[in-house]
Amino acid sequence: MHGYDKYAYEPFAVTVDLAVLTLREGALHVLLVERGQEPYAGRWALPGGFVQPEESAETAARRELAEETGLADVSGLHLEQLRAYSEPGRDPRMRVVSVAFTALLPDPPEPHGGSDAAQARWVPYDAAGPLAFDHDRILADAHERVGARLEYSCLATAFCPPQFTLGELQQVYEAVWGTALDRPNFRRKVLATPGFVEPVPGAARLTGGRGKPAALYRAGPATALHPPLLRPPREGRPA
Amino acid sequence: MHGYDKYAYEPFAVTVDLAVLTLREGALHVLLVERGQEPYAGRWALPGGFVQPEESAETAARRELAEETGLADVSGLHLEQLRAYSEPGRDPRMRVVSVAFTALLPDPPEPHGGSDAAQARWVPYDAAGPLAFDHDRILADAHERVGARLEYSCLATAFCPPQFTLGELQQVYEAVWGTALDRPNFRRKVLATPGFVEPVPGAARLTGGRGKPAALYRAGPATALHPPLLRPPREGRPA
DNA sequence: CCCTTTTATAGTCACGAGGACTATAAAAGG
DNA sequence: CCTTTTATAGTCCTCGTGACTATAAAAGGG
Repeated sequence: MHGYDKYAYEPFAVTVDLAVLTLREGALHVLLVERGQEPYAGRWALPGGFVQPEESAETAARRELAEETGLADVSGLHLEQLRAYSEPGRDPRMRVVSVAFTALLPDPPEPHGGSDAAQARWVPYDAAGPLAFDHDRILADAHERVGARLEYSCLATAFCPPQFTLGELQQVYEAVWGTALDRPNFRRKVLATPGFVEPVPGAARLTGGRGKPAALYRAGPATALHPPLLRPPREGRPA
Repeated sequence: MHGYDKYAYEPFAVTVDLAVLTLREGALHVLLVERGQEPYAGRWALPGGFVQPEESAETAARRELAEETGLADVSGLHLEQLRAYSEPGRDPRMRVVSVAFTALLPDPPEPHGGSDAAQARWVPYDAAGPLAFDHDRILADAHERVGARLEYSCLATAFCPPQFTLGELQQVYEAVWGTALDRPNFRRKVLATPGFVEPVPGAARLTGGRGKPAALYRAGPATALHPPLLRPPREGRPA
């Protein structure tokens, strides 16, 4: 009840953890760092760090993201708070409450070790083995959140470079959801949603390989998707 | 990067704040407490309190919920984490990170002052004036979250007593969304969703007033709503 | 240079969800 | 007994969308 003066309170350490997701060659990848010291020395973990005294968790997350990815401007990147993780014992050394964030990157730069010496790598989502601390759960929660938000928001463009083809946009959905989508239907749906994407007027084209060159689009002003683009329901759903 | 040993870290106080929502006479209400001391003395605030050393934020939230509402068993109540609020200066006295939760109650008991002397009251959502701290924002976020979750989950039954009529269930949607719904269509949709509600076999009925008595239902085993029950889109949406 | 392969784009068909609406049933009140 | 009120049943039509076919425009191979 905010009667601060009447209760003793325990000091906590507050950290941020980042589930930084991207697409590399059509597959979902996550940015991981290797721990150099105990506990969980040698294990992979989500990047993160302490919240400094005069910054918010969002600010700390963006600062850590810049440090870990070596990206110059992280100001335009999609960063969204997931939730806080506060189980006692989630860090064996001290009482740590962590605020987890999900970040979405288009073209993934090779991470360069960051401020501390531990190495950072892009790891395919499915190969992100047992992580340190409770980071497996955080990563799974982030994946689920992103998958859900793809349905109702225009956030898929955050995975794409400034100009992209509809095929690339579709790959985002397929990689995150793990399902194949019908191309003509996907195209119809995306183009029918006003403000989702808008064609680049310069009739530009992008050739990645053999077929007919695809038209280029950029993200539109819309943020929500009405009606939503629902992922195909899983088979064997309990009645 | 969890290099705890290499960084100095500031100790934070960690609290929970609760947006406890319920329906009273068809209107959305929120549980508020009156602050007895500075800062914001005399202002209303969301109930909450410090997280104790050996409990998680969820546990702390449930404990506070029991204390504030005087409810005996809060084990079955819907409690969901909203997010963490960590802006520096959100509490003028110290660095406080708060983990906010949303709780949904069916029959609202009159709150009895709780453990500390400050009074607690159910306040109509629209009349929840300027609150202390950043609680206006937390409350708005909670409202938005609940409104969104009504679309895709079966959570509306958490507002209802163990047995309820479809009219009462519809009132939940109308109160949270602030829109009127067509009764036959709502009924068709709810009954067509397997596992959302199931009829009470004792052909029971409930008479609140004049008309034909309504059949009683109870919550079913389903948790998700596929396809979702979308709220009517707002007028004047930007294209 | 033709023909196949590959990818993008256009279009068709049918079913189902749901918005708008009407009709009937079962209670209370005057 | 008739009106009012609320619950429930059913109808019509439109739109979104899954499944599918067809055409266009490139590269590659003989």
